[in-house]
Amino acid sequence: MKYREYKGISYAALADDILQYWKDNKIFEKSVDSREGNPSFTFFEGPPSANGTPGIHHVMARAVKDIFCRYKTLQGFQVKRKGGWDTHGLPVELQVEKELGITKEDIGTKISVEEYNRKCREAVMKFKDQWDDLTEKMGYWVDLDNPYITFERDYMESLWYLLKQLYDKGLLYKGYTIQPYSPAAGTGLSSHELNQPGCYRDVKDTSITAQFKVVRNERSEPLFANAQGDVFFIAWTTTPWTLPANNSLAVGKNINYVAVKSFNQYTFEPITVVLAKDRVSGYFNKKAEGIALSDYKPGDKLIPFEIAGEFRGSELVGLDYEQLMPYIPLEKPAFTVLEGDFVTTEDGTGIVHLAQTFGADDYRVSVKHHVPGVFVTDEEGNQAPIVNKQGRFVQEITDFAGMPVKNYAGEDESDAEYRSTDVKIAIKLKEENRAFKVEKYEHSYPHCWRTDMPILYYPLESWFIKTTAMKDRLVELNKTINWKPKSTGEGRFGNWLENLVDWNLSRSRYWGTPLPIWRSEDKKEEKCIGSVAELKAEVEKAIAAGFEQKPIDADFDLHRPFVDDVILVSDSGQPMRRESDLIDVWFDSGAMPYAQWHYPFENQDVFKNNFPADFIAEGVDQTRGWFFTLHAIAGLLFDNVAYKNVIANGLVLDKNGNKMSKRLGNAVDPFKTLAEYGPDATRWYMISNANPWDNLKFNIEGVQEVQRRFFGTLQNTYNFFALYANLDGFTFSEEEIPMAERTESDRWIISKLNSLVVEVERAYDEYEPTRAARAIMDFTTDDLSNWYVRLNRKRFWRGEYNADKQAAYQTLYTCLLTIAKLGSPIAPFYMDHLYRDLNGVSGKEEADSVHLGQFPVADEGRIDAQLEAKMDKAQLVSSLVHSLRKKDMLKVRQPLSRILIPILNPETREQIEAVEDLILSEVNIKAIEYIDDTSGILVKKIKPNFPRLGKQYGPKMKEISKAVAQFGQEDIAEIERQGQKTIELSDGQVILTREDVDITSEDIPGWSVASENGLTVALDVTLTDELRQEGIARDLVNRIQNLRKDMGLEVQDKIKIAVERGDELVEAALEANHDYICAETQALSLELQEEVADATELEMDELKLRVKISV
RNA sequence: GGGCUUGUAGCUCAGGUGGUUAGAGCGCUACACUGAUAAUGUAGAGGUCCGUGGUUCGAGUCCACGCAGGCCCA
Repeated sequence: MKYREYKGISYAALADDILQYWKDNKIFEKSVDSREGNPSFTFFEGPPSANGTPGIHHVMARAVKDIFCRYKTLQGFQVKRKGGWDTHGLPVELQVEKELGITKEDIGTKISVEEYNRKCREAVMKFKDQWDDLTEKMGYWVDLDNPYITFERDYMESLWYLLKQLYDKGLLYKGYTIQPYSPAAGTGLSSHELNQPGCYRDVKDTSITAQFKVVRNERSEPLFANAQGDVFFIAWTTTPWTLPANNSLAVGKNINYVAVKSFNQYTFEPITVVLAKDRVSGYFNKKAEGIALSDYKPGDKLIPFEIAGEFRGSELVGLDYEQLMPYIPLEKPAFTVLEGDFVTTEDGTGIVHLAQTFGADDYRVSVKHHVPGVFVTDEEGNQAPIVNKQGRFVQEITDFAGMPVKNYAGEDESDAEYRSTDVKIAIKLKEENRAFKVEKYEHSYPHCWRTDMPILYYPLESWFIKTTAMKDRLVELNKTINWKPKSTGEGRFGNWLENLVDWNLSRSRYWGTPLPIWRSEDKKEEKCIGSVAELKAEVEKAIAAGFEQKPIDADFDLHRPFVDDVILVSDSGQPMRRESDLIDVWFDSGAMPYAQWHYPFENQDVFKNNFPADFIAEGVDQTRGWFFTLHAIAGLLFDNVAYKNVIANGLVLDKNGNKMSKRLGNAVDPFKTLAEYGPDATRWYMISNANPWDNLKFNIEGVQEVQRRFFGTLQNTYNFFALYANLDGFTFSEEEIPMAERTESDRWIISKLNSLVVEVERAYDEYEPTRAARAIMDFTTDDLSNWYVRLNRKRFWRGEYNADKQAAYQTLYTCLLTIAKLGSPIAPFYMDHLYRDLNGVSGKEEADSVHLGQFPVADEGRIDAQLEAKMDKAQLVSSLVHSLRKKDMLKVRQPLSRILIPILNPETREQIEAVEDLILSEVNIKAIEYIDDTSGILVKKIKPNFPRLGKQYGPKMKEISKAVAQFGQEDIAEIERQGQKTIELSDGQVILTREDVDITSEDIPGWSVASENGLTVALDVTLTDELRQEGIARDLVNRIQNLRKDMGLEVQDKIKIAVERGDELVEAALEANHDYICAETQALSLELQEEVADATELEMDELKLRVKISV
């Protein structure tokens, strides 16, 4: 049996073949099944949504997932990977609406909810085929035959179960949150909707800086010292309509404030106002500086002002003020000054007006300080804000009752009589001496994408999961998770947990999992349904009570509108209707550990064995998405983490670092890339180029480079092996040659190989695939190909098939096979191909695929650090000699007599001596001479040992370093001889020992030398006749080899050589090196003739030679 | 505005715990090699280590403040 030999190789075609092989032989299935009974390694697939097409970044994300699943499989774990599809949510709805040319308003009129949801269900799998195709082609092994699908009834039933668990624990509640709300459309808006183009618009609004009158008491007394008139806090708002809802003010505790005596520009009354010191220039005209307060006359344009006092924000906290627009009285601690971390002095006054009901920050701070908000009681007896859902003031706001806070009534704004409600409020405040400044202000404000009307931030009822109740536990659990990179876990995710707010579950939509909560009309009774069976039972009760006609079907769909039609009966006999909300789709995906197995209704054992996950990986944008929802549900309901290790990978950008987008046309087509370069080079490039968590600038040239440099080199090395192994019939059938009987370079590459196994295993274990890939790559190109193979080429093609040759074959075979195993998680196709090409002949392993075998185990006994150090020296010396040859224009083919190496310690000499032969043949030199001190010709260099001396002498280093730099050869000799030397510093003596300095030899007078890393080499460039002849012989061999090749001769063909007499030197060279030439060129004879017919004229530097070779 | 993150050669990236000549690959230039050959080797040029301060005898590395890019969130 022969190793396959390749002329050209198409990596993409190769991958196709391997893919077919995997399919035909069910290799993936076997890789899982064959580990039955072994410990499991659990991986959770974060479900993609198949309503869009996959991009190149998915190749990246999935390569990361695949690598560790394959790696753990090789280590003997059973790694089940259930695929999944995320199917619910707004993007699907929007896509359907776009296709049908409808809007949300048309649902229920132009199209029924049932029909709409059917369209969504169809749309969601629109590109499933493309996804499956990509999965397959890129070699991502995941079970696509039995995926979990979030819209399936079993999946949704598990969600209901989990929701009920939360409900029963008191962790599911209905409350308020401040959300973008469109009164014109009568609906809340998601941030996604708000971010649609055109939603934020520059508008001119009436802004008011209002005066909040300070209550004079003991605490506020300092503000009144030196004041005139009433004292006010002034605060700025661009939404004056929120002022009747003001319930507190906020200041920054480290901001400096001043009290300023001045006059109100509308009423001309003397006043004292408090604002941030940095903002004074924004509110008072500099030109008025120096005008005395007493000179002010009502109506003056320039209003004088005078600083009356300065205060820290912290001194203002806790002071009381009078309600600005007292329509609704409030209990204390309303109308006091609070501290707010969001307060700045960028604009406004450095004092912020808060209205709990109309701002998210406002709400948060108010709740935190237990400040009551401004509410009224509506007809149903519930608390309601002072603006109703139509965007109009309620009756209680008497002066403005019924007025729309923005122009929702569609009044003609160009009418001279038109006054916006904001303006009306401003007028009222002006009249009351409560408006310090009113002006138009242009700013960017969000608008409803459907009605084009400005939105309000408005309190809306929502269902929440009380994640804050378990915050500390969630933080604690997070600390046990191994995050890659660490900073995402500690920073982005950790901070997010520290500042956790309750999880708003409600979505007012159609295509998603309905909230399984039914409520009576008076909202006093409710039931949370946790399973289909429970629903069935409740429906039976409802039938008995006469609210329902018939029991629900066995295949009852849990989606809208079907669940909406179900009326249940409360314990007291009231009808109950379902709360109309759907739940956040993030709950769908965060619940996948349970719902994918239809837990707890089925598969309880499977679940127990596969929770929590050992490993997950998704984009860093999932930090507050999937990573969080997994963590929250697991923490709240199972008091556990959902995953132990997580990689948060970065973005894939285009080669210029810009985000890829289909619109800009810089998106890379994954299918095209895979088809052109194959999956292996693509994956290897992505993994080796940057850590997964760093952004990747995807450059197709990088893929080409990986293909050429890594896969090309590896394949070349294999080809080389295959060529000669086939000639010699090496199939690794004989016993392994003991290491002791192998050559130094064999043992060296085996040592390096085992070091590599250790390094790669550690890298994979630490979820550092980039380190693994780079290590494999470096070993393959530098150590194996560029050093081991290059140095040992002759062993493969010269001489008979003996033990030494076997050793070489075995060594190279082992390296190649091990690379195949180590690299298989990253380049699954190519490495399997390589593995099967090798193992297919040797049959040494039983596995039919590299993915069914075992990960290599390092034999630490074969790691020889000494030997590796020696070889480092050989490479160093060779490189230095090459450098010298280059400098003197002496080509490697010209042998030289000797190199000199100054030796300052015996260890270096031993190391070099051990690899002397390698060096000599590599650089074509006859001998190495070691020069030690006794020669007396070395010029030495001395340098302080900084780390050592620095610790001891610290500040004296500068002086010491100066002193040492001035050492002459004598001084160096002294310290070497006596082991120490005393130097004089300005403030005393310092004794330097031999260890305190580094002594190197960097020069041999009269020689051309090269130095690196403390090693110096000098080259003897004297050319004797003998050397010159040998050089000629080598040149001739080279030319004859070329002729052989040109003639198309096979490696083993024998030839005869005839050379025409001419040059004496050449003749002498041929005679002296006759045997050498014949051996190298497989020549049976080498003859000098007076005249050679049909000869080829060879040019060798300045020589010309007529030669003929014949078979 | 906040949190996190990145910034080192033309490009892509390495640079434990601070230590005096800052590295690799690609690209470029030159040379060499020629039975691994549509390969390979060697050398050279190329650096304001984002900036400014600070700590230190000594900073690419530590600290502070900025600048620029990115992500997430307001």
